[in-house]
Amino acid sequence: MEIPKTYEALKAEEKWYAHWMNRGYFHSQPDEREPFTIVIPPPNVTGVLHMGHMLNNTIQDVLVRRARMLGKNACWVPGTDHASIATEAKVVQKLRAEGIRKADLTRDEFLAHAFEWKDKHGGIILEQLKKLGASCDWERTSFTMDPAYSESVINVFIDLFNKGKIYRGERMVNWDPEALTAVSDEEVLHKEVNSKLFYVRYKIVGTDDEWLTIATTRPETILGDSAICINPTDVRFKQLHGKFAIVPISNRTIPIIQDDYVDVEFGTGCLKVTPAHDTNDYELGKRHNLETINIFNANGTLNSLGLHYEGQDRFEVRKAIEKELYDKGYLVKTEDHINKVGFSERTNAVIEPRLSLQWFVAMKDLSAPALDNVMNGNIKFHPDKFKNTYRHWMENVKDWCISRQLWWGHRIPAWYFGEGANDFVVAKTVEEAMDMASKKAGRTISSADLKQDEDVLDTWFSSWLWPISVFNGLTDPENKEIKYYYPTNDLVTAPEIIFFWVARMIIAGQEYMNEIPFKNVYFTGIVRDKLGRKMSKSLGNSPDPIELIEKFGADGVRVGILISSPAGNDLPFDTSQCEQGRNFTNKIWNAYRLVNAWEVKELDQPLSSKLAIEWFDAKFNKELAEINDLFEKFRISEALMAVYKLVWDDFCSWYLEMIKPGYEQPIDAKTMEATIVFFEKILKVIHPFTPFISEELWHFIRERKDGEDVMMENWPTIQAVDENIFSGFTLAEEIITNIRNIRKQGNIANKVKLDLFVKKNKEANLTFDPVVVKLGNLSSMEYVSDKISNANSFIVQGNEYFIPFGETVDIEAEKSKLLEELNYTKGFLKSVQGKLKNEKFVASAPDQVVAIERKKEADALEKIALLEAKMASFN
RNA sequence: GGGAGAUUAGCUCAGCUGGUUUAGAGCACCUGCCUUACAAGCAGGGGGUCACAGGUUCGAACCCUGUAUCUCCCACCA
Repeated sequence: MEIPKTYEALKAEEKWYAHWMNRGYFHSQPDEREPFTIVIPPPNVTGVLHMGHMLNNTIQDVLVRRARMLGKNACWVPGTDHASIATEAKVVQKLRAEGIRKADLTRDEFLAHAFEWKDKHGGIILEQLKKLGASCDWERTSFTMDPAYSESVINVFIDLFNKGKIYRGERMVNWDPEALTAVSDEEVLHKEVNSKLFYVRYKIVGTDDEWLTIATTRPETILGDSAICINPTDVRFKQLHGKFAIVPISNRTIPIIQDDYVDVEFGTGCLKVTPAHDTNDYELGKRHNLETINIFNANGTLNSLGLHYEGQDRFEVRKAIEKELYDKGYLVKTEDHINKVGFSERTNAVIEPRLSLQWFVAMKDLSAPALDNVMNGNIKFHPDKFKNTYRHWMENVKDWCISRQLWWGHRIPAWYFGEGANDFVVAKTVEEAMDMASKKAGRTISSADLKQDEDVLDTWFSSWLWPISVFNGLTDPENKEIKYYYPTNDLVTAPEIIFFWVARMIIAGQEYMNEIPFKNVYFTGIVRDKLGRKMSKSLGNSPDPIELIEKFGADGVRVGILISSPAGNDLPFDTSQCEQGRNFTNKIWNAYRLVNAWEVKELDQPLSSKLAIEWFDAKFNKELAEINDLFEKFRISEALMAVYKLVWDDFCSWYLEMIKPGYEQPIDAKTMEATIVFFEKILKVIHPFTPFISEELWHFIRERKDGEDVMMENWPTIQAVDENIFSGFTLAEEIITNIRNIRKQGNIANKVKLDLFVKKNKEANLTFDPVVVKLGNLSSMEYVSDKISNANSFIVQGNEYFIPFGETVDIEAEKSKLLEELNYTKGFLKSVQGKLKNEKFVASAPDQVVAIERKKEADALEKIALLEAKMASFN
């Protein structure tokens, strides 16, 4: 068959993806086979594919495709996450560009816009995954705000509330003044910032001119001060015990309290306490019954308690108040100071600790079994160093703030019927809420009297149910899908979300399924650029994956991104890796072109071909065992490298060269058939990594019936191997390399046939001599009893090899080469003998080890003798 | 501040229970080849004081101690 000179990746990709889809290969339903399940880490519904997704999803696809070939019922569930903050931010931005302000819209109007946006942009990323070759069961595509999914989320909220594990409380939360919502601890990024430490003096009440000086990084919060705190053991301030101070500018009188929280060493040893605006101060305030003075509005501007600064932004006020303090003589000095400031992961706004009423999940009891299941190995982490990180977090887990002041998401099913702290019920519907509220209040509460909580739930409060809810495990717990597919097998995700998501899925699994959600967690690294920077949109250093696919082919990109990315390690990515991947597909393509061009005839099989077949058969099985082992250990990139070398080095460079007929010569049928069979096995083992080209060639290499696709073939099984073959082959390989070297040094063209003479001094596995003759391009290979003079020579395994080529032998070059080898061998001998002379070594080392050393010694001595004899022959 | 991990060739990484020649791979590099499968290629080659300093051991890249550097995680130090 005529085939194109180069592999046309894009055409093949389109063709085969459509074919696989049409045949329904990606779809799974429960049957008698063993299930293999992966749930995709759902990307943001409005997200666009980036390199991190490429890495993550390529790995999942490799695992799924291999599992499918191993005969398992493979099911990869795709889907998207509503990603409340990120998506809402995008919608707000988009509306703003159209001149619409969120504040001018009703909740329903806004949600209509949001859903419109979602319908338009949602799922782009899933379409992009198809280009990568992802074999997801698209019929199962889920979304965390699908009706049934939402129902699960609400049910879980109600259930946990009824179990007393969800409570409402006033807490200091991380407030994002830009998004106007609370964010979780995990969504706050702490960065070191150069700031100033302001030393401000407060007058002590009842004195004319006595002052105390505090140090603060946030002078604007002075307006919210409720106390000054000193360490009770601090002798410097004994005289202040029980006294009061006057807050600059606002001129309020505040107490001087004592608490050993205060670090005597830091600043001045006097701490100003602002319970409304600092987590620690809040705790201090509670301990000492201090007034909480909130001077900020939700958007980070000052309120009326900010006096003449009302309406101004907190950072502007910081500058202004510095000046005012200075002008009025309160500012003693300022110092440069580096401190950590929290930034919102989503909006990059500086997080403001803010006191507010929020909903929380009590985590302590919930997390205990989830910790156990990782520590005892029921769930395995790859690499397992992440167990430490996990344990540390789980042992120090804090309550989870799950309310978000947003509209896009699952609305909290709490209904208020009065102003009191307890005047609310948690219910699935208004009707239920009316009943419950009426009972609770002891009077009839109508729907008009009820006000549903305005907030939505944290995105992770829905995604922690992902492995359960994609199979409707909560809304329909007895259904056969959840029973069949759950627990899932492998989860592939980034270490950044080990707490956000992985830990919480394990918790939810324990609580609702009483079982772990997955057995293995593979942590990928972060994709970085050549300079080691994280790839990001804002830096513009991330290549567009789709463009890469168009340039190098999906298979090329898959190989490129996997080729050097061990689990848990960051991946410094460069497009040259995709080039390497593309070259790999090209190599396989050309191997096929070679085989395809051969004309088959009924001929005798050359002995060299027979040997080649025996060798490759053994080699394939040996490497397959290795590849399987690497897969079991989740060493995916090493498995790929093993496949890569098997194809390139063993199959192409050695095997095909060994059996290749002469130019325009036919090949014998026996060898051809064996080669096709090998090629098929090769296509199977590369398929998880390079699905498209393997399918394309699978159909080229043999006539196929309907449904005979490599994707659905069985993974090769390992056959027993005769280890003896390898020693024969290794000898041949060494001889051939030496011959090639001599050709190179003597500038002898490959097509010039050479004569090889062998002086056999030792027994050796000579089986592969016919291969030596062929690949060495020898006219003869003859065993002789005497040395051949005036010849190029080399020594392999104690035997001497000669290639007469009188005129071009460069005696001096030959001598220096010999000398070099002699010196090396002598050095080697010395180190071996050093060991053997050591009586303690001989006495303590295992016999086997000593025997090996003795053998090394003997071999080295023998080689030295040969080399010296050769040297002598030159003189 | 606490914790975890890392440091092996120019780059990315293997190196398992300490012993299999004097440490391996891929890429990059150098040299020679456009040899009718493939220059997206072939053949050959160079390159490492295993971060440093001690220690344990007959024997250390591997175990122990310390030092340095890096990465990540956690933590409210004003």
